[in-house]
Amino acid sequence: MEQYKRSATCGELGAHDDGRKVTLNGWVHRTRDHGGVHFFDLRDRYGIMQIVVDADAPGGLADQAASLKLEYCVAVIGTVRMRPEAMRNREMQTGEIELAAEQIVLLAKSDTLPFMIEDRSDAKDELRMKYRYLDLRSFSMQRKIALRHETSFRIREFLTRHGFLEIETPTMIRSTPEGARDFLIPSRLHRGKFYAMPQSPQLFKQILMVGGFDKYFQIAHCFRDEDARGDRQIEHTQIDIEMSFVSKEDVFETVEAMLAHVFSHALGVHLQTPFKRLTYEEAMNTYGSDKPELRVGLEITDFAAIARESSFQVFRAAIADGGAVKALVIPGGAEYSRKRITELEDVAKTYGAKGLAWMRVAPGESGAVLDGGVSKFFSDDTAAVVRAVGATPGDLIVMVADSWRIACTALGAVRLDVARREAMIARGTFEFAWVIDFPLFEWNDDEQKWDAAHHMFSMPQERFVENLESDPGAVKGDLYDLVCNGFELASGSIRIHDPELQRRVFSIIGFDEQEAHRRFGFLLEAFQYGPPPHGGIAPGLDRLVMIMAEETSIREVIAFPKNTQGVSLMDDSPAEVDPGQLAELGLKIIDWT
RNA sequence: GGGGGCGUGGUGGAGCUGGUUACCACGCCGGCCUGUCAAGCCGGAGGUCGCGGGUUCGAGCCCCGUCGCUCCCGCCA
Repeated sequence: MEQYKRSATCGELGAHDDGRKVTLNGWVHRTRDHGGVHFFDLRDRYGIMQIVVDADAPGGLADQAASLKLEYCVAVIGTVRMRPEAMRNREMQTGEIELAAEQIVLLAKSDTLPFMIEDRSDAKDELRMKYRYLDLRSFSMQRKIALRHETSFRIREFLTRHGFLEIETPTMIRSTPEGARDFLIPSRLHRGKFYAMPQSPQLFKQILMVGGFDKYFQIAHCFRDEDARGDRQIEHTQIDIEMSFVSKEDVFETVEAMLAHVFSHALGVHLQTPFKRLTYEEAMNTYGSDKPELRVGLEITDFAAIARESSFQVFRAAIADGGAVKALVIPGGAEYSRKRITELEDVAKTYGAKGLAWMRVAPGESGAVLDGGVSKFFSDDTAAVVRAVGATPGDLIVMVADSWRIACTALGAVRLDVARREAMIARGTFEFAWVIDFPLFEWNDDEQKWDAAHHMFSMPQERFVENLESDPGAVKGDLYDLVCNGFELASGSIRIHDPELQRRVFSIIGFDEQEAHRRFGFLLEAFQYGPPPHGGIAPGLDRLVMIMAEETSIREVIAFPKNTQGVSLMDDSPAEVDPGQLAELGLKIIDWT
């Protein structure tokens, strides 16, 4: 290899290199054989260079060029020269020049490809995953993986400059009761005992605060044994951050400045800070989601006042049951077919809505008139209805009457479906917002008890502390999410550092002290030794890069992702192991079917 | 756990109301070609239509089951 080592890359040469003798290394990207003269494009990470083998090239070079096939790995030695004036390619970075080959060295052959690299039609994901190394050769993947690197580099740069220390925490820990199912690792030396993979470095970063590292971060792998989605893998990467002696404002400022730094350097995009803030209630009421897509202007409105006075029993009953009636105006929706409305109703139903009431707003002699659907129940109050929801003639009003949560989320889903179908979502923009004031507890109907809505170490807001036990459902926590373009990008909280308060929270969620000490006594014990007030946050790196790359699946920004079944198609994991390995661990596979 | 979509030569797609030899593009193989750059032209190979049943004179198409991928609900603090 020594004598064929590259002296330049395929993307860097230009007119100023005219006459320069260079060696290039790369892959045969495309070939164009004209019988006499022969062209091929050589590709590496940095670009594409046209190689030309002239008809009068010496010693079998033409034959050699003709034998090159796609994705052969080669070294080419030759002289850079200007292309004839009319033959320059303006679309191409290196389109003014070409390399006149003098020697071609075959470094490695390639089998016929299972799919074309850089084809107009993409191969199916399944195939791309199986041959990930080929998929990764595409400029599109190279760009995204490079963007991911740039992002984590700028994060490290920013946090380091601001006094944060990157500290690693173990990836084999004890199983602790967090939200998700743990991945377990059997211990050979301690048969019958297990390590767990961390769902996040949560407990360790809090202990680092007790350890006096007041500004910590880590780009950490997290593992959760739950069903995957496009924006969710069983294994993902978090930008884990924790700080001592701070309020949530300090966390917000840090993350805003960090993201502004990242976007500026990685994308050349200026982010407007501070980010917008929404309470959880506002987000749900207005957008029907706790991770609102703010690039869409449509807003949900409250229809309770009108529903209560109407003659429509379905609405009156929902209100009487303590539920809600919400409405969404779809501009121009009066033209929707019944089929389309049924589709929207199906969307609402997936979120538990029993139906989707609708009526059209049509132009009338004296202002708007209501038409179709449930309009007959509201025809006396047309003006009030139209004013309440802000509709104009040509619009469609859709409504859901149900529990507050279902009414909001069902219409939130309809809102997104309409926005996507009508192409109302602007590309290339990033709408960030903090969602704050989440409830600390959530009623678990199955078990008839209170659960921690976020996690059990999150601080209740001070004004609720006094009445924590008497009305848990009303307690708001010092919890916050960062959302962007409809994705939850980060989640965090100010933590409880007062053992007494922690005991009260445990008791509300029915976690007795003995159990608490058994599961994570080490944290509670640490809190006996002067724990600093602290809080933090954990942006998801995969989702961040996905949003930056304008992708909709994090698989696109992970070099070696798993599919929705948690299978890595390239190395075919998970896989069976040797009986000997099982025996050493004292494990036996039983028939569980 | 539940629901929707998809599965057709190596790849991406088409295939009408069930009808005779399953179509197109790219790739692959052979030939021609001295300026292309998604090169072009001529020729060729390549398919148990995911799998298993069923309905039918006849199934890529309809029905049932099953497997895989994917999107969504649940789940994921």
